[in-house]
Amino acid sequence: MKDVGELASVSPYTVSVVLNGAKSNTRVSEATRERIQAAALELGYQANRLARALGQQSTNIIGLYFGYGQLEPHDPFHAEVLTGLQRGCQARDKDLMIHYSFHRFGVDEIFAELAGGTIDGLVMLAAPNDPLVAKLKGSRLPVVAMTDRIPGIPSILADDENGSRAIAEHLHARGHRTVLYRLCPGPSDSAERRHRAFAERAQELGMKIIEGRTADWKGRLSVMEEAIVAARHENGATAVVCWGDPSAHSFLAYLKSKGLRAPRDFAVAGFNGIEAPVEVAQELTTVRAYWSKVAEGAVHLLANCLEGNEEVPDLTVLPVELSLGGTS
Amino acid sequence: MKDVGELASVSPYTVSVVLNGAKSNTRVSEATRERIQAAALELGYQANRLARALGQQSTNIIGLYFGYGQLEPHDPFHAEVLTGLQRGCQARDKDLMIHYSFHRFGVDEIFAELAGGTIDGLVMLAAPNDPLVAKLKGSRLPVVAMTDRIPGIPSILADDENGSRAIAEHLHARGHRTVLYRLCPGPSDSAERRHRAFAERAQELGMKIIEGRTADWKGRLSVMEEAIVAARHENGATAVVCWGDPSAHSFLAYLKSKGLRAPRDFAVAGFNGIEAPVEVAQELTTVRAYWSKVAEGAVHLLANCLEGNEEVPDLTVLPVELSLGGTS
DNA sequence: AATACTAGACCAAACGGTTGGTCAGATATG
DNA sequence: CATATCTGACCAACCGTTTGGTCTAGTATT
Repeated sequence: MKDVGELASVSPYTVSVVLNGAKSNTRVSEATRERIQAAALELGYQANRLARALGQQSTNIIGLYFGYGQLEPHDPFHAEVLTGLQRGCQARDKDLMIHYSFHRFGVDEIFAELAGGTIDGLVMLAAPNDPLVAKLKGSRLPVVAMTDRIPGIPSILADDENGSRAIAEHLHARGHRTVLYRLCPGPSDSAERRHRAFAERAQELGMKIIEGRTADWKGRLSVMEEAIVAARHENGATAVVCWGDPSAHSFLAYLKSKGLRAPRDFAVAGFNGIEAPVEVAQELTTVRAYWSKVAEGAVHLLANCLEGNEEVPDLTVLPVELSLGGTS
Repeated sequence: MKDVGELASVSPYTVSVVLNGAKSNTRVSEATRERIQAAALELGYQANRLARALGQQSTNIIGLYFGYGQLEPHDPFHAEVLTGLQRGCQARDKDLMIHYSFHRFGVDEIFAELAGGTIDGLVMLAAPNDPLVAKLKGSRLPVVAMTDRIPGIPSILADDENGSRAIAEHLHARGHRTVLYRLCPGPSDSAERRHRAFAERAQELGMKIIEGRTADWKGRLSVMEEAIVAARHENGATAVVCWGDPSAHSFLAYLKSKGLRAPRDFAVAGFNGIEAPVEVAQELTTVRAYWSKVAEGAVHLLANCLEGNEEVPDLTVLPVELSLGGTS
């Protein structure tokens, strides 16, 4: 920058003004401006983002913390979230940074990364009891949560409750009276809300629920679940509700392997509305939660926090939609 | 940091030495060290990574440029690459940064981001004619390429040629003499190498090739391809080779929709070895290219560049493996 | 006792920009 | 003509670290 200034015979300050651009309270003549731009071009000058960020105490970058250890990068949910974040960042003229250093570190190190000034704010996908939550609350870093509600942090969610109720009502209307509900294997605020709402509504409708828990996050069947399926003529289960689409797909695969079919032997419903891969034979009955919209909303929420000129609601809930596939 | 120094009554320099750690040529007494650490803890001090990076002219972060516009985040290839990069970074104690700002920008802006000092080096997935390549060559930023070979930049690839030859030989051994080769819709060094090697080997074996081009990057059938399939009894095609697994999966789906089956009506082969989703009915005959290994290798290559103590080969080729599924 | 080392700590100059306050000269106003 | 305003550019301080060179006092060597 100094060099550019010399070549154009102006001070580095003027260069800064020209190449930064937007400052309204400062003026530079057209001639000088052009001279500087020419010089910058000639020298192949590239502003140093680190220095700039240090100077203005802001990087214009939003970070993403992905606390769901069970989710791998090729999980479709992950991908939908990314897509939404991208759209949001584009709309608010922010950069998005995903810092895959986390695997190397413990909580303290992760926190150090996040609070180290590299990002202006954080979008958080994590369980409310994630150890990082407490540390972040004590810091000055603006944070918003999505998917799982985190008390004390502005959160944006899909309407899990309504989705679950819709499934319950749909199955009831189709005549199902006994349902296997497949719980997820670990803590998840979102999955719990789905479960609670389903159980409540199903009970109101006079349905009976048998609870099972999947063997893993991919939704494979546990021994207990296999037993329930095998004993379906005794226990009367005719429908299966899964905490998420992946587990529903796993269930469909299991049915197939046993020579069973949906909906003939079991009605199957999932939850997520993740776009299915093109090869999937059967379209799933599920609740579309539009995660990309949620993610996009999260960015807007965070941007509002950063600009500070708008009141940020503590809780935002986005609508979902029951989507009937061929499995129920 | 100044505050910490004051609280522990030492100079900021000493604080830096203590909290940075590794410097061997400097000594600090145990007592002082403890005093400083206590002070840092009390004040909840977090080092500013920006300032640190500015000071040591290195961020220890590796960037990823994903130039294949057609690939969405939930493409399994994308995911495999990420996994490999993570492993590599872990091994070399680097941080990985994926900067999703690119969509907002033109080439110049992307370049500014990359050359702006935020990253120490770049792993590049892009076609050789990507406009960014030229700019990066002119800069001081160390770059390695993967998947596609880029002249003038150290590249690490899967052995596309050998994979294609293996497919040709396999189909020939199974008695196929006329093959539909499905080309990808846009420029790709890797896909071209596959095609060239296949055509060469198939010709040597006396096979006939009919070429088609998929309608899009998801591998859907173009009108021309549909015509070829419809006329299979006239043109004699009994096997289909696809430039990648996604297109092969699409082809399988198309067959199914027409009431046809692999391998009864067509033998089908793909290329990639991307782990198939659990719901996929049929296991594909394909070439496993172990992209995560390639990505991991790319990081090692780049790290060697950065450390500068090792000669970095211009071209590295990793082995692939023919994997026979039920489709051929 | 004089000299040479060493451990422990420090100073000040980078690193590459941003920014509020300042200032000289030109133009407009009274 | 004196004064107020504006324009274009600049200076110097600052952002929060790192780092090479320096300095002091204590210890070891001769």
